[in-house]
Amino acid sequence: MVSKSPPRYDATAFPPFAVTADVSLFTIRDGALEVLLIERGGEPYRGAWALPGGFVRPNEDLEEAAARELAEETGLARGAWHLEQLAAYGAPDRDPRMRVVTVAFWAVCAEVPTPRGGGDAAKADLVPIARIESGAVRLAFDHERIVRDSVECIRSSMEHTALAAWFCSPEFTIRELRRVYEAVWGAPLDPGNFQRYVRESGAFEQRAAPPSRVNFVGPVDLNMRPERGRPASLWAARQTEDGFPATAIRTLARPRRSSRAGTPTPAGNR
Amino acid sequence: MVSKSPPRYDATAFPPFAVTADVSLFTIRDGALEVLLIERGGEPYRGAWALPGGFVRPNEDLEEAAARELAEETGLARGAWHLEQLAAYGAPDRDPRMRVVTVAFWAVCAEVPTPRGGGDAAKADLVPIARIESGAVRLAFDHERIVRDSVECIRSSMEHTALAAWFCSPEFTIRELRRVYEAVWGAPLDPGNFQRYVRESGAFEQRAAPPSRVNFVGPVDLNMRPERGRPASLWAARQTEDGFPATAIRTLARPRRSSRAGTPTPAGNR
DNA sequence: GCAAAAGTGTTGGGAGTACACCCATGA
DNA sequence: TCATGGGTGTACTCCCAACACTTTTGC
Repeated sequence: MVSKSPPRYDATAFPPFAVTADVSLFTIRDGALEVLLIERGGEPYRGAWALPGGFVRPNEDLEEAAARELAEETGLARGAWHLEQLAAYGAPDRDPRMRVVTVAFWAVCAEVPTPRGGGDAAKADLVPIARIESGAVRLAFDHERIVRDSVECIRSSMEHTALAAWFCSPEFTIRELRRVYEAVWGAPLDPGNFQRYVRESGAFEQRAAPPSRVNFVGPVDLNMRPERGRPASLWAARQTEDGFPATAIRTLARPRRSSRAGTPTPAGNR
Repeated sequence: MVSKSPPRYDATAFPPFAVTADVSLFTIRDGALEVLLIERGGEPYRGAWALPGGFVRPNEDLEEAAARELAEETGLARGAWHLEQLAAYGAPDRDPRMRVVTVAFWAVCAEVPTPRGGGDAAKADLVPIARIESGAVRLAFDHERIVRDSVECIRSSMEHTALAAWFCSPEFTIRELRRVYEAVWGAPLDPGNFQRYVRESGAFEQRAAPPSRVNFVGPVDLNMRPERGRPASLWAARQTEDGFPATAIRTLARPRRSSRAGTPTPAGNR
């Protein structure tokens, strides 16, 4: 259709922007939802916590840039996480140095290596969401807004997809999966009903039947073995054509206030 | 905390990007969901259809830029539409001229003036979504992808919010509102049940009771008056602190295949 | 009266919730 | 045998799809 090489923009005809890709990487430790943050070494906001991220390179797609930053910061291999775009943030004054448009991503990972002091001398750490939401930890730029938006996006996604499986090892018990929902939603779920949800949703498949001890040989599996009580069977997210998680056939509604052990439902029975 | 003026980036230290804000503006005409497109006058993709949009200005927020482009293109006043960000698109080769990151927005408007040949000689038109989804109309760049993503986002949003009201005049009949859902979801809804949904959802409020003919005096109201049959009462989206639409108290589930007049539900009763 | 659209009543089934109960295991 | 967690059964409630039916208008 076009026979000649396309015309190029006059570089003076448009205002140049810096574009960065920043990532909120979430994981669960000790039943709490945590996000990976970096302590800033330079101005502005020196000493404050910020999201990992950096400039998008000239020949890099946005998601590639986010994945690269994630790999650099955590040392994890590509594919160890689930990464999705959240939104673009581009208020004119959000970075006092210059005009920066940040494309924000959120990611979920089962196990993040304890952040090291690191090559670039920047301190990194996993920070519980509760400490950010309570205001105990202040973030640089508009990163608090970005983290809040990311958390809300994850909470919502877990209602419709099997995203929760990305917080777990490739194989997990139903108990583990339930702990993920409870940590992210901040509300306890009924173990019996949750059992049925996993079995009937169609988004997960059983890997090993209950009375098999052969699965518990690796060091990784120790935490999914209960100290006491009946051993659980192992499950995995059902594969789709492009990898898991699959969309849940049946969705799990987020409890409005607290579904159990607290106040009963307004129109409770019995 | 910071006493001195912040350091500035060395302009050679980051790759400069062009950032644009493009908008998919949707409306409903003759029961069909349509999107506003511009015919490109220059290379590349000369003569192809593209989304309205343009460069973000140095002191402009992303959403401001999108609103400005929308106002310039349609001639409508700010506030005549509902505008939300969709996502950022930034594949390295999406524009052959240079590296462009596009922040895509979608907008919904009750009535778009018939696009004129226009000041910049660019032809604009409202194109039915069906003609894009069927491949009858080809779009420039990755704009087909953007439009598809926007449509899916709108379909989904209408399940949880009162967004549908933005497709209607400030006051509308329940029939009108139902036509919106039917057009966007492509499936008929039961009029009786939909009636209840609007009345009980809490997202809408009644403005005029049924047997009042005084409301039908303006020329605008002719289309909400049925030619035959009992006249309907007028409704409006309930105001929130920052304007409507409010989040629907009760959500309206999107029909899986077709809820009525076609195949009955697999587990249908009676 | 008749057709058409607004609006209400009714009903059966499905889904979710609360909770009782049985099963399997380690100490 | 006891405590603990895995997993199943069950009853009750609420929501909703389907559709019958009444009301109000124009012709």
